[in-house]
Amino acid sequence: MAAEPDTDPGAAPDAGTEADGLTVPRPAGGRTRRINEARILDAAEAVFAEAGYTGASMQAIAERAGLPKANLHYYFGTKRTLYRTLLSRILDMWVEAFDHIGPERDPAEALAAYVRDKMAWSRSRPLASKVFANEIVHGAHQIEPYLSDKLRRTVEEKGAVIEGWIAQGRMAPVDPRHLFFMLWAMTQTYADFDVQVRAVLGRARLEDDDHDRATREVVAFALRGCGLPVPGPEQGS
Amino acid sequence: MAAEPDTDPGAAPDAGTEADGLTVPRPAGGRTRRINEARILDAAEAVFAEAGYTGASMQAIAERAGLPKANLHYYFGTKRTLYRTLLSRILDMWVEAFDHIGPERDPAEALAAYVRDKMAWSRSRPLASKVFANEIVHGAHQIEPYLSDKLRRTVEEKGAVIEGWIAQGRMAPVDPRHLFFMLWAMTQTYADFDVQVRAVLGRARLEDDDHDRATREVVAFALRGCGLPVPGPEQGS
DNA sequence: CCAAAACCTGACCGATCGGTCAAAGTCATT
DNA sequence: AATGACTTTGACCGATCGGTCAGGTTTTGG
Repeated sequence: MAAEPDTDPGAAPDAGTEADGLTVPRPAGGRTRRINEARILDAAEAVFAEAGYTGASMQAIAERAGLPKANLHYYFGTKRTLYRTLLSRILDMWVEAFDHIGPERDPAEALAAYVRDKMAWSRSRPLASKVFANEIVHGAHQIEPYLSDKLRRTVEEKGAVIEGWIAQGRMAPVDPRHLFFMLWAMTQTYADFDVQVRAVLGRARLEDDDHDRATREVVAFALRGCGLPVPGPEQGS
Repeated sequence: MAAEPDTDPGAAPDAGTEADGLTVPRPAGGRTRRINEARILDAAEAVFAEAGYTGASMQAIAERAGLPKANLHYYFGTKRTLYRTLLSRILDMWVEAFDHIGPERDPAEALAAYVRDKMAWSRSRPLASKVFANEIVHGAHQIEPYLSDKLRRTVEEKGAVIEGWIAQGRMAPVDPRHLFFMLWAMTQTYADFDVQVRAVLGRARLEDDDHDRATREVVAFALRGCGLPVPGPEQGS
């Protein structure tokens, strides 16, 4: 159940960078292929989020995608390849939010934008967040190289920006790496642990109002936690 | 895969409260039973944490416990019952930390003690935390009644204490429920997402020093987030 | 010391899993 | 209309899953 040669049948060894250990070589593919792969990946995201890797069956994914099971194997070869392709798609979204952190920006504005972005992502793509969470909780066997290489470097780079702000006395001295751990945890919990959130709040579903409220609470808490001023709800500059 | 009659063979319907929908009726049992059940539960905690509910096989749990598979079924009947018993044991630990929150205490001291307690739990029982996380991420089907009843009430009760502190002007106005969501997320991430933490920090293992550092960061961040003073590292009253 | 209760376990069962494959169907290009 | 690449799919396979059970061994209480 761990490391395997990964012969990768079905999918032809054609294009695709193998830079990190994640991205899977993919044949060029025509129009039909692109459409069906997208349908399968969407279905896989839902089923993997609900049941985890081993709990998700190719049969269940196929039914959700409205295709016969053998069709999934035609496009992705193995369950593992399908899963890794999905993870790759999710990771691309995951790192986008980092763009808000730059040395030229105001710390409060940048961090607030980062938190709002991550909260919006938890709201719009909770299934993707759950797949990601599940992968890491169970050891991140598929994305560990990515975490140790790309993510580590990105956090170092963005962490240097934050340390710059601290050196300039513009925010409280917080270890940037632990700051990111906490921001990730606080924002993603509204996607990954949504059942718990809804149970405690007594809501069958979270409406937009509930989520806006949650976002305001997290932004305010995080800014104060960084020793930054919290902008009032309705008073300008 | 959802609701079933749950005939519960093997285990005799004897004692055990059915107050919430979780605790499983258990026969009185002798000395041997208590010892073996504990061994099985420990093994189950590790295997469920590593592989999730469906990914964990009774065979794997049995091997880890050093017992034949049929023995597990003798004591717990079904995989589901074993899992629910384990969850019940974990939930008991999960709520203990709430004891720190009381109206007679100082807000900063109480919240710091709460965070330290949860961080210590993440350190000492990461496997239990992962089982809990996995259960909630995948819909909390086994413990939803607990979340909506006992946990909801506890959060309301402890939230009232915090609202009291706010009304007295002793801390910033934070929605207590969201405060708990954030505290749970920040502290549990060091157990549930430990792979990510270690990858970003570049540590193969987290030593006590690393965890102490993390605890200080989280405590300071949380106190500031609540508008509370952060005690200096080594200067008394 | 002895019966009854508790405990133990190898062998087995039906169901479901991921994956394979050959044969048929579809499509654009010439 | 013919060709070749791409796509579709039902049927099938070995492995593993959770769970059962008969019959043995060990422990316990009087």
